[in-house]
Amino acid sequence: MAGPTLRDVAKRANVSIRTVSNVVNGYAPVSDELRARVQAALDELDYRPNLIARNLKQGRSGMIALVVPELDVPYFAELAREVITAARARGYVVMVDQTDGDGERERELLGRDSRATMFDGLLLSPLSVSAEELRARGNRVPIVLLGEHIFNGSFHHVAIDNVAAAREATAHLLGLGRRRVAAIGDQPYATGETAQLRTSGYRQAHVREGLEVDERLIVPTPRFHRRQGAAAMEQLLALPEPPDAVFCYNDLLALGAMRVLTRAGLRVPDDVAVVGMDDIEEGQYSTPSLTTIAPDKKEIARMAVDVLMESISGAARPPAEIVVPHRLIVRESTTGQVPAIPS
Amino acid sequence: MAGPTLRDVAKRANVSIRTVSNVVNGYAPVSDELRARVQAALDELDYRPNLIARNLKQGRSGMIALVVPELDVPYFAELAREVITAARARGYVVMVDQTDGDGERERELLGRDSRATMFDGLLLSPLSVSAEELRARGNRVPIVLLGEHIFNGSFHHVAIDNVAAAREATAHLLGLGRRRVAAIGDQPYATGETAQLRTSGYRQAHVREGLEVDERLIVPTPRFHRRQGAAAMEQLLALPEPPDAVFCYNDLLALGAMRVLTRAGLRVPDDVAVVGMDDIEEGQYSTPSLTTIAPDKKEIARMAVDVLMESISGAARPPAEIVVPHRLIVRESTTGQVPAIPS
DNA sequence: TGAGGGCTCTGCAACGATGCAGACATAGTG
DNA sequence: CACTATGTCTGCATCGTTGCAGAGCCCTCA
Repeated sequence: MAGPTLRDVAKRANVSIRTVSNVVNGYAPVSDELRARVQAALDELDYRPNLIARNLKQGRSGMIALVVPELDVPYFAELAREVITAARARGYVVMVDQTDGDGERERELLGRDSRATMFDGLLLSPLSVSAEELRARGNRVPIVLLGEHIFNGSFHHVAIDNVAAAREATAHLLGLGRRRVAAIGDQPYATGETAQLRTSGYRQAHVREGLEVDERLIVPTPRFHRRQGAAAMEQLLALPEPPDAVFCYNDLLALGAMRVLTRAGLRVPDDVAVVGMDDIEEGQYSTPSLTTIAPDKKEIARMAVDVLMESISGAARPPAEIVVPHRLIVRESTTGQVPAIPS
Repeated sequence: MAGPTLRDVAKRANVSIRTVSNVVNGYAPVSDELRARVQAALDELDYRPNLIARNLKQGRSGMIALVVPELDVPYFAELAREVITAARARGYVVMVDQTDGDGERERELLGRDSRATMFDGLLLSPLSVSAEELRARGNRVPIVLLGEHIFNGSFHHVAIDNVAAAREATAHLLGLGRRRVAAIGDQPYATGETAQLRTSGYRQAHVREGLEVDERLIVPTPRFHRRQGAAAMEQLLALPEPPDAVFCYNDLLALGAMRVLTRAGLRVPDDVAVVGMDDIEEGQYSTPSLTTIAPDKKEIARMAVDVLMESISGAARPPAEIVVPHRLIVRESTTGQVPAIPS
């Protein structure tokens, strides 16, 4: 079962363990003849270094962990992809874990027996763990937070400007002349910080146009899946005065909402215009294609990994609030314009 | 930087290292008084066990690796989710890596310096590495293959019956009276084994109905993304006699194809019926919703993890070819019937 | 010829944890 | 009271690797 160790190779080649190690790592000078002999032994035994031992000795594992609520939510899958790519470019591999948005699961990570110590750093996209909790557990592993807005600056944090993004999305709808613009996805409670920022942007857009917000048009949802978007849209359609546009706090909500609209025989965008957030690939191919706010995911991943690497190598710079660019991508669901099919 | 070790705690509590270890692990009997003293020291220093050291000593890491082509392909994301869940139930965490379908990247995994040795086992969904190559590298880490059909039985392998699945999908279309059923996704070359199985099922369905296959209706695609589905559909529409139905080798191809159909002013399913494979969540919410072959992903993940665990614990049973159930889920894209929106 | 300097190569200790065997003290037994 | 059984606790060795210091050896040059 267990493979050959440096000791086995050393014995076979009749050299010291240390020399084998040197050959494997290309370290100190080794004569050509000896190198060849050792190499032969390595090949014959098909030696593979035991990385766990190496890690122990070196005090690092070359692994970081990425913790997201749900991996099968496209936004997180796409983000995970970018994180894995960015980490690989820096010689790291990524352990991916999901919490199912379960606070307990998130807290486990911080507990005494968590596997967190196996990793050199943590990228965390928390749903219900608060910054205070995170800080309370004096964690030894460097952490960078993703997405969730954290008010006290205890940790590095990478995200887009949620308020501005939501404002722009809403302004886009108002700019098209829509006057009953709904919002799907508010979360008016402690762990809904991101959602609240978006609601705040939604309100700002109205204020800037001198318009009142009809509170009935703001529909909270406990989660951000298609299902909740569909349910919220049904609720909105049941209003005496239904909306003529909807700003959804992510693309999945928007897709669920569009499904209900289409099913109800309403036309998008003619009867109701729809905007989402995240720019998941699905939105490019939906019918109609989805107008959305596109965060720069590559950049989020790159920055997060960079900052984490810095923390890992001991740079003690103060926690940074890193804002990554975003942009509005206009597609059929608001203007009906047909973009070229990517090919 | 480095946290306190057992030694530090031992010194503080004035006991042996071994005793601290016993307390941490709840091992051998320790008197209440001493336990309390050690516990106090543990708490004061906020001790966290060094899992890398523990792993080295115990010869296992408690980690398995899942290697997929692309994590942002919904099928793989959903599969990854199930694998992570199944592994967690058995006390394992999962390192996720993606190869981008790049053969080199896949082969790296098997090379001398790969990090594979850090894991107790490997779940591999190979695109271009062949079974022979895999076997050639005498790998020391247990491997279970996912999805890709491997002809020689050198490894455990978990998948659905691709031929039967494709046959059923095609038969469904033929059963609706369609007579020009196209197939999108063939890969008539060495690494396209799975695709070829599906093509084979597609042909079988025709043979059983005593129908000829029009070879022009079989459109190969290098990959299985929306983009290729769209391109293939455009090609099919340009035929003198376009198809009245399409069987796509996965849901993404189908969604890309539907997008083109809708854009061309054709109605799905009235003018062209569409079937996919994988049952990704997106297909439930697309317009129209997508008829598809649903593999039992939970079961795939569960079986794969189970078999891997067995191999890890040393059971030397011969490589198994494990077939997981699938079923046809009929939605709007073939019959126009409107299923209830899940709510 | 002998000191000094490179070049190779080696052995020991250590990373932080656990397995094992045994030390010591106390309790139980005839 | 001697002897064994039991219950606690400890120290040493070890997992497989790498850092460090130094041992030989050969060559060069004064």
